[in-house]
Amino acid sequence: MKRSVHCGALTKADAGKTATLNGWVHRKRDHGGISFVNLRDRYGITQVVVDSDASDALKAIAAELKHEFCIAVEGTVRARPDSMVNADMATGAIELVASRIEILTRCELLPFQIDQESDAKEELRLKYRYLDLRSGGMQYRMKLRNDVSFAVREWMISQGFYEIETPTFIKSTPEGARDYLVPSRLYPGKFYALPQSPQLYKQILMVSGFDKYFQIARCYRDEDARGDRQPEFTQIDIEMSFVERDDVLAMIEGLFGHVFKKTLGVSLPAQFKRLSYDEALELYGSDKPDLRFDMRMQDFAPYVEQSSFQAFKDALANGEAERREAAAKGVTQAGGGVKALVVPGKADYSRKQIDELEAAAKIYKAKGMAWMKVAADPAGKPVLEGGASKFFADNAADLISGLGAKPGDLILLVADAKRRIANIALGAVRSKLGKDLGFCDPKVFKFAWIVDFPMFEWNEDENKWDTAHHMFTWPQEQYHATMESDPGSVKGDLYDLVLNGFELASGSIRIHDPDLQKKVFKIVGFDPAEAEKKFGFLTEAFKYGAPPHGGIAPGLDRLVMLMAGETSIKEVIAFPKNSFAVSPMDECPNEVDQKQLDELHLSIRYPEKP
RNA sequence: GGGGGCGUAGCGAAGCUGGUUAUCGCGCCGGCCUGUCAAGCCGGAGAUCGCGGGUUCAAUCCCCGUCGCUCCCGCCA
Repeated sequence: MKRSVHCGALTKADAGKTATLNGWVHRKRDHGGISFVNLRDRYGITQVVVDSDASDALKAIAAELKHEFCIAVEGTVRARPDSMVNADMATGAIELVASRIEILTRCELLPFQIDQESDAKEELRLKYRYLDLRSGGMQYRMKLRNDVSFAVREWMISQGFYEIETPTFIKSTPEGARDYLVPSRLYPGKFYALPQSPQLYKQILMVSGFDKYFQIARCYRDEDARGDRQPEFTQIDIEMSFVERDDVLAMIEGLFGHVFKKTLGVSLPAQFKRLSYDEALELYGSDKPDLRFDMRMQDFAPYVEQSSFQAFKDALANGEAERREAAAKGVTQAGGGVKALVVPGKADYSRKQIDELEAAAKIYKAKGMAWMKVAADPAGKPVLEGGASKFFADNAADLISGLGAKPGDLILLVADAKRRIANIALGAVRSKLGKDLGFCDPKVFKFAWIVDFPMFEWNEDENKWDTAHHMFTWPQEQYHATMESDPGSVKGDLYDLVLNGFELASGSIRIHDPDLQKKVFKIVGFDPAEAEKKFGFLTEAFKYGAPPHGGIAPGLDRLVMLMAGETSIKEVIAFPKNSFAVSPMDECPNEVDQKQLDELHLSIRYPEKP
């Protein structure tokens, strides 16, 4: 009994017609004389009725049905009387009166119930992923992901981009994340690497004249997983020639505008807010701030001098020493910092709640978090009380007005000899407050560009400069002359796209000048011979008329995750790995036969047990 | 490498300061029921309290170890 229609198709207009449905028993309600089966497939759910006047044979089959049996039903479409219409169901105006039911396959007792949102533990959901994927939630998210991918291709191709595939067996290149390696059978001791991204290939495609390239590309990084990170993930990889930064940003704004409109019906602003990296860190304490709420951090240093708070004074004084030391290395963005966050109307926070906020700061290396409450004296004048207020008695009025605080507000303070730590730690507090206070509506989408990232970062462990992004990033023009003498001050032509506190895309304008590339290699201590060996093909390609170019790579998993209102990309990946990079369903990774190892010229050295 | 949390029936949870028969909801099995749509009502089965050891008259509960999962820090150009 092959289906004539799917389970979401029938409407009142079909009343009187015969139809055959195939699907799974979603629910069953047996009333003795009459019974109902909700039959489900990918398209919807249709109510099947076995009427009281049905044959005994039909009733006997209906009685056998259990959850998730795969069945075929033939019957007549009947319009439901008004009182029996189910307005919550897409097909709620009709039902199929069964004349024949065939059990295609039976289903054993389920390990968990298949509902809209399964409440089973993730471990179990992943082990029985084929069942979990039947749930309404997973079905919706897989559809959304499909729709997003389609909308991406639709837009990119309409804008003149070519989708070009690049290899997944590539040469291992230095820096960045650990590579997943594939041993070579034909060349003992040699390996392919799986790409961390198609970076080098897309740049070479620019040299080849494909001036608008994109690819929905699988990427692999052998690093520990997180809610928003999997060992394998998907990027919308994009590269363009003869463009400047703003061309890339505008192109992405167009793409996302189309994707959100087409798939969610959500209109995005034509242009996204822009923040410099320094602003993002100073105002929001993060390079991926959640802008669904404002609550900016403020500089508290001006109020420290007149106060009697020695801990804060020390932080700034030690920070001064830190700054001088950093300046000797060329780093200008160093020194101590004291940052304040005014939380409107939260002077009623309990000690416990404040302690929890402090704990959030401490995760990011803050030594502690001070706090004060703003109250009003009998004359109605704002005053400070509680916590660290006694240290600021002398300049309380000044401080309150300077911070723009009002009676009833809570003031949170973090100080550190490293300004970056003060910023990031208080930023974590801001972020926690946003969640606690219900400012993080998953249906609100606040995009922002973070631009002007530092080009180089000082590597404390190896006592050398590293590139903050990657070695092919174009240093902004105005720094080219001073780049070698003062790497710390150089800004790269780098940009991140941030959405609701997640880094959604990262990109840059690339170096197309071999001489400039050599200078960057030199600054990060990348030996020319080594560079030649690892990237020779790229530098060689660039000798043949490389165009100026740049690109970006939005993460598809994170995008769909945020669009679906989820907080883990596992929810939008059909078969994800768990947090230990294992697939519980098929038990991958697994051991292989000795024969396979022999063919690959491999022997295993197991770690010694402690 | 480090930190927080979790592990009790098929699933999700409760179990106070250690005390006799380990509780609840869903699911499952049986029965009743002619309009439900998370159907309802009655009855029933189902637990090595992750595993190992210790303390104790007595351990799901306390201690040590171990395994698994989860979130986070580090890491992720």
